[in-house]
Amino acid sequence: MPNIIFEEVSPQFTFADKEKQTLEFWRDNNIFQKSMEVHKGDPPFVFLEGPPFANAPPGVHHVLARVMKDAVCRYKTMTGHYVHRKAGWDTHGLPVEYQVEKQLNITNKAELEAYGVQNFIEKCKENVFQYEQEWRQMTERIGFWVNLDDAYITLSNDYIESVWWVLRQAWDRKLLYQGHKVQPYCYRCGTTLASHEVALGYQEVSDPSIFVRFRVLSPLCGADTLPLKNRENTYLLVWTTTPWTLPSNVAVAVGEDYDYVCVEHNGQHLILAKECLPSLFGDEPPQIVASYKGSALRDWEYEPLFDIGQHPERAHYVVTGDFVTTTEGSGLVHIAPAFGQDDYEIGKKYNLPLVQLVGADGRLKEPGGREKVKESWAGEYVKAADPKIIENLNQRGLLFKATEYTHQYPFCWRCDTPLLYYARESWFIRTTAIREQMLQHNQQINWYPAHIKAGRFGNWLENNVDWGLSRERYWGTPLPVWVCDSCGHQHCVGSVAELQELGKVINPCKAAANTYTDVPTDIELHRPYVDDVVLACEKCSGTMHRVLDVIDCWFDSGCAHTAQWHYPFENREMLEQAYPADFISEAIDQTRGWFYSLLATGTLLYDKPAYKNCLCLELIMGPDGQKMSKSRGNTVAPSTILQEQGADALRWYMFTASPPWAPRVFKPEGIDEALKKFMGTLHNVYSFFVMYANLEQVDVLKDAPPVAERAIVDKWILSRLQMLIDTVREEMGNYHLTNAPRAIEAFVDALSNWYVRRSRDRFWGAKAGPDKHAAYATLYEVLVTVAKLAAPFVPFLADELYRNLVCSLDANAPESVHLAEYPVADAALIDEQLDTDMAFTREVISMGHAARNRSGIKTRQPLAELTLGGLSEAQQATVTRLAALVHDELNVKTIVFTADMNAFAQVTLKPNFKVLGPKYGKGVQAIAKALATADAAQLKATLDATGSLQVEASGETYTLERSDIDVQTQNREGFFVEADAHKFVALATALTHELTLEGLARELVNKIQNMRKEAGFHVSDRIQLSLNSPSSLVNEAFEAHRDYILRETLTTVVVETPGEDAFSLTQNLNGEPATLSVFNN
RNA sequence: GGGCUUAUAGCUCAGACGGUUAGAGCGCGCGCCUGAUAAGCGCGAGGUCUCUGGUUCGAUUCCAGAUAAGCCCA
Repeated sequence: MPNIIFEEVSPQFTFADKEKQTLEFWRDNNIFQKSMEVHKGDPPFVFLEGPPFANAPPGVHHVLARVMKDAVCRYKTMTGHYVHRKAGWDTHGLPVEYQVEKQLNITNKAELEAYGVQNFIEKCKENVFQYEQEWRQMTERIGFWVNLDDAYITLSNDYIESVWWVLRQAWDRKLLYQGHKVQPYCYRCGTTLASHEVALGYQEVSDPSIFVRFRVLSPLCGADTLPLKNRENTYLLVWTTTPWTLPSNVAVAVGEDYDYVCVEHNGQHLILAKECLPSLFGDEPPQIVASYKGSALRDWEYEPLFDIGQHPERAHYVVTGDFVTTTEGSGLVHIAPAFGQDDYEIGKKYNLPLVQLVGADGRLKEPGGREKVKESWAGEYVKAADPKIIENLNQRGLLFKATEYTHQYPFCWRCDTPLLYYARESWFIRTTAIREQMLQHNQQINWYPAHIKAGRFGNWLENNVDWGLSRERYWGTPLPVWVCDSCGHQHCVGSVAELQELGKVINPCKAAANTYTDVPTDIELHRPYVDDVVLACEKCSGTMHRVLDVIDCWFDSGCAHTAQWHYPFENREMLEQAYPADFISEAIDQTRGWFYSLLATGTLLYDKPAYKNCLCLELIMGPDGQKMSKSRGNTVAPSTILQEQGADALRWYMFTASPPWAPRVFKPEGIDEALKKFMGTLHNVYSFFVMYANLEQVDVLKDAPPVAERAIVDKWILSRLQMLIDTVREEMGNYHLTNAPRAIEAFVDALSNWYVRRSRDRFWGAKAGPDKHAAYATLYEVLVTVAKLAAPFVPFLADELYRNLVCSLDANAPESVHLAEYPVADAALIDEQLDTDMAFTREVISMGHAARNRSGIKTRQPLAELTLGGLSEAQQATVTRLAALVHDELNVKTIVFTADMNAFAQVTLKPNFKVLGPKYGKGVQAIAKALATADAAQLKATLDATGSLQVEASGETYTLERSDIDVQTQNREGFFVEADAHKFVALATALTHELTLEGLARELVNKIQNMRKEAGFHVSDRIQLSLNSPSSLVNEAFEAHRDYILRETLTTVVVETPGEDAFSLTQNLNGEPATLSVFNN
């Protein structure tokens, strides 16, 4: 028995099983940790993990993000960087609260408070990690190397403390302030809703749609634009669908560039947008008495509809806003800043008073607390007030028209109450103050794909508004602002130490009210614990209580660059090294989420971009092309795939199917394809190598001849390998994680289907010698290099190859491919001419296959001659140089070149448009016509003879050179010919007696080989053979090619009569009968 | 309503500084090759390169508009 050089590769395996063994190997030998340690002194590459939520099971889109991150980190590691990989968990926020509420059957804040905030918070903590195990398993199983045991967790005290510190920086720079924000609000639940909740509750409803007359007081415009005779009788015609906001009206908005008209109607002058005339007056438009641009109406004052109380700001005049439309209503929009985002913005812009005559309970209030004008709707819920307000307007003659309006309106998804867009007191970060810096920093970020920079993200930054930070909720980082009960003084606490220094804890026991204890060092910074801390006011003798809000959880994760290190309380040096991050990658929806929050906090703190490279991933659609969702039932569970096809196949599919920034349809069949096409092929080449290397006992390290002395196919594949290395490095440098593995896949295909296929007999059966050694050395080098190249993408398979191929021979080699160095191309081995030549020759061979196929003569049958036409001299030289490949592959004895195109193919002449276009412009089309109608064969003869052509076209004579003409060929029927645009191959199909015999010999070999296989012989088993045929041809062929047949089939003895245990079959050999028997020696 | 992106074969995707025969894989049909293959090769069927206009000798490619889809925002 020969020594086993490499571990035998069993043909019975599944990739998924092998991966589990590799996982064990990694775990047992701490390969992940080592992959960081070996690069400890190398330049760092900073990866920042976007923290996922572990309160839902991971889906395929999470796998996508994780494998992308992993490939980049592995690549950077192998190219000599220290890549620290800290995991993270996002834990705060409304999604958690809602899950817990659902679980506890809590439907509003009052019930929650009754249940107890403390109990509730404890439930939230449990909820957050309910799927952590699944996440951990998925993460490990897909081979995402990230340190889960040292993860940053946004709910930890350390993390919160860092976030507090960040907020304090904003506070000190006066960037944290209190204002109003219009939010969807449920007055029954007493809470605002997040946008995704709002999206849950849209219903189609019918609301009042009313047009109200606002009496114009004193137009402030010049006399020349004023054909109005009777101003007292002039009204703005204003539209609204929320009558209950009319008591809070403070302005009317028009579109600056719209055309407005004043019409006479029933003795009154009404001002409205010209475009709205038809919808309001139908076929009988009233007479137009004046026209204005919207801008001309600005500042016109009108009589308030209702008393709004005392406000210092100017109110009740016309403003302009770009949100006004004329597709509905009148082109004049009622403005109540407390009840709409547009209204609020315009209120700020024009410094309008914030009149909010609706309470947080959803009931209408009297203005200014004055009781003297008791309106009929006071105390009514908003919708109930509508008819009363309409009736009031009607009685006062101010109602122009009242109809119904059907539209989508959001309702509370929990209690079905219509939501109000309602201005609530809220805390903000003044991001508008750092907008310019953020825009500048964005310029420094490399976005993949690039259009995000100026597109989605840039636009978002351009339109930046202050960050609404506070949430009137429970489960989140508490806003660390304390306010004095008596003087209103505010203070922002920036650390636990400061809290201890300034604060005291109220004794929770009622009996001991007004007694205090010190703030403990380990105080839990969540609500309600932190709510019990009070501070002594430094301005007066009052007591300061914390504002009860928590903050937007996006701010939490947005501080990850800093808070993951518990900076500045610890790890000061880490931050210096790790900011900005080199690389982040998340889904595109994070443009407004994490991508933004990181940039905003990073700009605020350090005035530097928070990350240098950002890979934006797109959504994954279900197999039906629809967005994956549980309700549609088109989700795909990663665990099943990992179980069956394995992680590498899933990863490869993720990388190669389409660029990750294009939305993709997830097709499980695609994973099978990755498995078969790439992994299967690579694995087969690998097992082929191992099998014969063990059989033939070649020492690939010692016996390797220099490349210059190796066969041409060796040089070719090694040249391609170097080009592949360059390509992969370049693509990876550009974060193109699709093109890099696609290039590897193309290479492996060429390796298997050309290099190995054409070299097979060099590996097996050939005599030991330089050529055989060259073949083994070449394939070995290629396989090891490919394993390294592919390691970031298919870390399991790559490691298996590497460990068996490299570690079996070299005890000093790194123990895993992931500890090895990424290949560097050897430019000296690149031979571009050879590459082009090989490509051309393969093209010729491919056409030869087509011609053979057309002839119906099987490839095993040798043919005498292959004729090639249309080749340039250089191309002929190429084919001659690589003729051995053509002979072997097409099984032909000789190759001839012919200049006579006509005999085999149909020739047409076309202008070379690319050359002639710029020369003759319009004339090109005429030349084309002339060439098409002329006798192509004759023209070509002239061209060949004289080197040029005269063509008459539309009255002009054009002289065309050889290079101006494109000679094209087409198949001519009736020959065994294959033609493409410029060349053809033709087969001579006549068989001589010798060829027939040789064909039979090869047929015999083929049949015997198949029988060996069927009989279950090992590849290296020697056999005895018997042949029994009545055909003299078969017998003659056997005798003529006896050596060849015996050698190919490892036959040592030919016997007359087979033994009893022989495996016998009667075969048809090209129509000749023969009985073959094979049996053991 | 706004912004961004996309539109190429039945499906998944390439591609072309603008050049007259637009490719691959999968799937389908037929054939071939094979003692490495969970393979491979060849042939065939399958395309108004979403539509309309513009620029141009020439547009699937560039420009404008439209339509559809996706995401984000309102």
